[in-house]
Amino acid sequence: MGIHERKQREKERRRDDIIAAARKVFSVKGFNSATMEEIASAAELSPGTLYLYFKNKEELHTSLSINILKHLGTEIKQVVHQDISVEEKIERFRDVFIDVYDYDANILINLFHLQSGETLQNLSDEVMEQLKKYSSQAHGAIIAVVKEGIDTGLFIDEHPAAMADVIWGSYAGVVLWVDSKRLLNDQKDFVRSTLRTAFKIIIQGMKVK
Amino acid sequence: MGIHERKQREKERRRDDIIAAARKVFSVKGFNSATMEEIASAAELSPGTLYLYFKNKEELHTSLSINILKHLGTEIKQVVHQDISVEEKIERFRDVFIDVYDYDANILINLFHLQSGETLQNLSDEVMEQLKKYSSQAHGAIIAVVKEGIDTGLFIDEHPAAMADVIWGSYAGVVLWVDSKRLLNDQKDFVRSTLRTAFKIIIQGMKVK
Amino acid sequence: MGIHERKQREKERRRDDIIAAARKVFSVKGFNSATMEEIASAAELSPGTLYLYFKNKEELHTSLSINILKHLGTEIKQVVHQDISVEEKIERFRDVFIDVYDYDANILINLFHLQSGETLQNLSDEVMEQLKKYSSQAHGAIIAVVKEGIDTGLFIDEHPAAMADVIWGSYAGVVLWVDSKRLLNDQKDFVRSTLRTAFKIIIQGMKVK
Amino acid sequence: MGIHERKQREKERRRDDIIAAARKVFSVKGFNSATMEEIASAAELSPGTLYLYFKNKEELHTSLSINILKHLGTEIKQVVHQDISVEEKIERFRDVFIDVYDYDANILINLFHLQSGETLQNLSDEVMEQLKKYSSQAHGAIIAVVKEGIDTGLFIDEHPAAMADVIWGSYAGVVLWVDSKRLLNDQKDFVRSTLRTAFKIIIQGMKVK
DNA sequence: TATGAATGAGGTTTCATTCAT
DNA sequence: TATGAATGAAACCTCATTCAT
Repeated sequence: MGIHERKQREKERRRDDIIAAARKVFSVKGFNSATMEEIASAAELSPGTLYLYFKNKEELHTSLSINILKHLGTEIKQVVHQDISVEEKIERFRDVFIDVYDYDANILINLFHLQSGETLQNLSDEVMEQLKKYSSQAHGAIIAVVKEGIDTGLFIDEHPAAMADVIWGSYAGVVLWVDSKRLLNDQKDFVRSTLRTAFKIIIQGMKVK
Repeated sequence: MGIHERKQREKERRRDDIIAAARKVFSVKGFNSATMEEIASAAELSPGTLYLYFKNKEELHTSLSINILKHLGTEIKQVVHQDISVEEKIERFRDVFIDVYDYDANILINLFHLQSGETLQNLSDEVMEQLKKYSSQAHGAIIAVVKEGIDTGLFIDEHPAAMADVIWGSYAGVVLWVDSKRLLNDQKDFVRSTLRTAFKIIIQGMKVK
Repeated sequence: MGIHERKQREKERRRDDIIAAARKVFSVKGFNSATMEEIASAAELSPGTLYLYFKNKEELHTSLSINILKHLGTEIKQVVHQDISVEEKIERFRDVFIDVYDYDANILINLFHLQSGETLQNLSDEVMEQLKKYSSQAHGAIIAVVKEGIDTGLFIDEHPAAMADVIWGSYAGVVLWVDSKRLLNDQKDFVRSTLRTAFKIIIQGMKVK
Repeated sequence: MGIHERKQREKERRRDDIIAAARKVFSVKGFNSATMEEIASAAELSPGTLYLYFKNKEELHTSLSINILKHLGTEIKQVVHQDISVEEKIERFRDVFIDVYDYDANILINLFHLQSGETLQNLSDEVMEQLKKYSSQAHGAIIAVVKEGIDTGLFIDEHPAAMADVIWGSYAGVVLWVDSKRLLNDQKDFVRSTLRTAFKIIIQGMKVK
């Protein structure tokens, strides 16, 4: 490993440290209430240093989502070629969403929030590209599994992309909805069981009778 | 109509004007980027006047969501006792979500965003109560229809509240997910058709085979 | 009494009501934290009405001080021609200060505060004149008694105005100082006894040995 | 001197610069009319910088008073153990008040104003503690001298704390009173001579005949 | 590369005052 | 004379970002 490469590694590691610190702070405070100083402090760095790794607060925040999206994509893609039934694959998708939710309960809302109005037009093209790339990778993997289901005669012959949207949207929406109710009603731990119910309903609903 | 009553009306109307103006601005800019001055300007009022009707920016913003939630609750409750099949009722729910989406594409994310982390603990108790009230009204109406489905032997015998969560979460999630993709891909108008797919799948999935 | 005169009376009474309400509010909140709306509310009037009786907040506030100063002047002047010893007269002055303090613990600081920097150059000439008039009336009465003391050989032959300043300043200063300590130390009721000590010392100190 | 220490120094110096600038502005405008922007401008800093050194306007203002109180306390304590007569010590106290008055004519009213109603309950505990500490130090020193006078048979056997209050209150009150008249009558420079008269009277009044 | 003090634009909010009724 | 809704100027304060070290 050359010295240049080592430096590159070092830099990536530092970047990840910052992202990890930012995730903690954003999670507790939300995007606007979190300050760069808090994040710097959590990363044991000074505010100025953050700007050596991220163009601005927005891009730091977006990096979180991209990181998660990347992770989500990776996990989802892994499922596609596993030697299990289509039904089980969709069950895995559900578990991936639960894992992500367990990892950070607020990350899904960030994913939605990301490009909705408030969030930026100021994202650099590079970041925007990544966003699209990972997003479509994850989506593509789900579509592939749905197609497999249709091809094997298990699923009804709807537009596969739409069905994938239903899976993704339902999973994410159920997580968010149950989670938001948790905060209102002080109930907990319904997310998992409700997602399981969602899975049952959706898998059943997609099947050819 | 007495003078007092007329003034009361007048005041309510003004409040609604502000809410309407705020909705436009928040929709375009998002909560944090929208300024009270912009909202005042959109309502053709001065900034100070907003504070005669709303305690602060936060409460103005929350009022939007409550308004929608109230509307959503009203529409959803109306469905319950209509003389149509359970299946059609759930179809109506889907349409209500589409209507809300058409009315304001960003409002659903506000509903989620509302009590998630960043959004406030500073909401006055009164506002908080309203939030809970309308939220549980809407949810309750969906549960009632699900129960009807179970009782008539149409639906599988799962926990009705969980099934209602799946409906609400899926509908909202699909809307948000497809909408967020719309912004990324500049595609449009898939929301409706995807929601229809979602309906088919979910209604089918809930049915006893 | 003519109708004009009656109206005049009525107006004065209303003015006094406002002053009374203002005194309560200013006392608790201080000049800047007190709002015209609070004062109006305390006077069971609307904000706009206050401006029919007072040019602005400043002048309303100043009117309080003038009222007190007028009262103080009246009380002090009454002492001058009473058929009691000089010593007793100065004792009466002390009691007048205590009465004023009992009536409103914050009024003395207002009297000092009145024309010090922050308080206005915007006072109307009329108000300014009154201020001077009542102030010098009160001061003049004290001077007269001091002079009487000097003339009768009781007091040392210092500049009478200076001695009167010492009396006034000491009385007021002791009240303020002890009162401000009361707030820091949560002690109470030392004002009276300390003022008595002050009296003893001052009267003794002014006497010819 | 290490680099850390140098930075510490630098920081203190900056703080003092701000306090000095604030004193000028507060002196002319009073607490409420003075704006943070003016103060920043006077200190040749930007508004935001002030908040790096002081939590808010209130605490900046209080720091002035504490600074003076500290100075007052130091000066007064120095007097206690000097090898001069009790009478001269009390004369020194008078001079200290005159010095403070010369340094900033408005500072004494701030000292009174400080904890009276309007001024804050929002002071941080630390600041509050300092206030109490320096205040009681100064007061304690005066008490010590009064006790010395009583013990040596020079002064009458009154409660020493009360006599100290009379000294402090009278000195401060005379300064304030004469100063406030100065503004009304455009006379000047009577403060000193009147305080001298006050001293004569008080010292004479405290003496055993 | 890292720092962190300083910046300063800009936002929310308050409130004395006005004026149409 | 009385009202009170509306005004809008102005203040405090925050915090993303910069830049000299």
